[in-house]
Amino acid sequence: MRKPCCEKKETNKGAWSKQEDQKLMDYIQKHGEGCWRSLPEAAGLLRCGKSCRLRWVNYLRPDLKRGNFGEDEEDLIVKLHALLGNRWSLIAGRLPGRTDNEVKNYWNTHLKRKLVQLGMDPNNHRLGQLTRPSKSFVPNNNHTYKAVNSNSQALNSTSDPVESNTSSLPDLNLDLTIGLPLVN
DNA sequence: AAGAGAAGCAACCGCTCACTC
DNA sequence: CGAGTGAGCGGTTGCTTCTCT
Repeated sequence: MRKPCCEKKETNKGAWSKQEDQKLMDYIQKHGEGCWRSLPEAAGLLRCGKSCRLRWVNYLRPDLKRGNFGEDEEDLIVKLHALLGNRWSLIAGRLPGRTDNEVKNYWNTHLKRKLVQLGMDPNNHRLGQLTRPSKSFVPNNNHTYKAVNSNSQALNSTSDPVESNTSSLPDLNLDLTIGLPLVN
């Protein structure tokens, strides 16, 4: 059986208070990110590590760009979604200052509707073709991908969605290779 | 002005993956 | 090699704010 992510200690849930935010920021500024499980106790927070990580990544990080998405960002999200499917973290990785949660929310609330209004299927980015929700790719080992219940296109011919899909989007020339972390 | 419904967004949940022992 | 554990991701929920009647 799987353990719950946090022991059944009394932990706060719901919206974060200013004080909690401050504690989390102070702690991370002093000690850096990492070891989210032990962070709450060390920082004096009654939250689970998962919740702390989410709050930091999606809201408190100093390099976050808040506010409306620009047209260029919208365009990029649409194109990247056509390539990658719902791989929000990968998409967000191409948008400096944006988080996967933010991109996902923006997609679901704005862009999806926009595409529908244009007569496109937001799942496969094709005109007038409605399909079931896509789960085009699942991560395999080491940032490679395998196609699953593909709606379609011969994705299993290659394990790289970018390789396989850029040909259908010739105007898009993005370097989507994912570098391995530097090893000291 | 107030109530209802819609939209937006922050946060939670559960699953998977990667790493360690 | 398999079990255990921590971290990350994507889907979903639910609260808040906005808009319409």
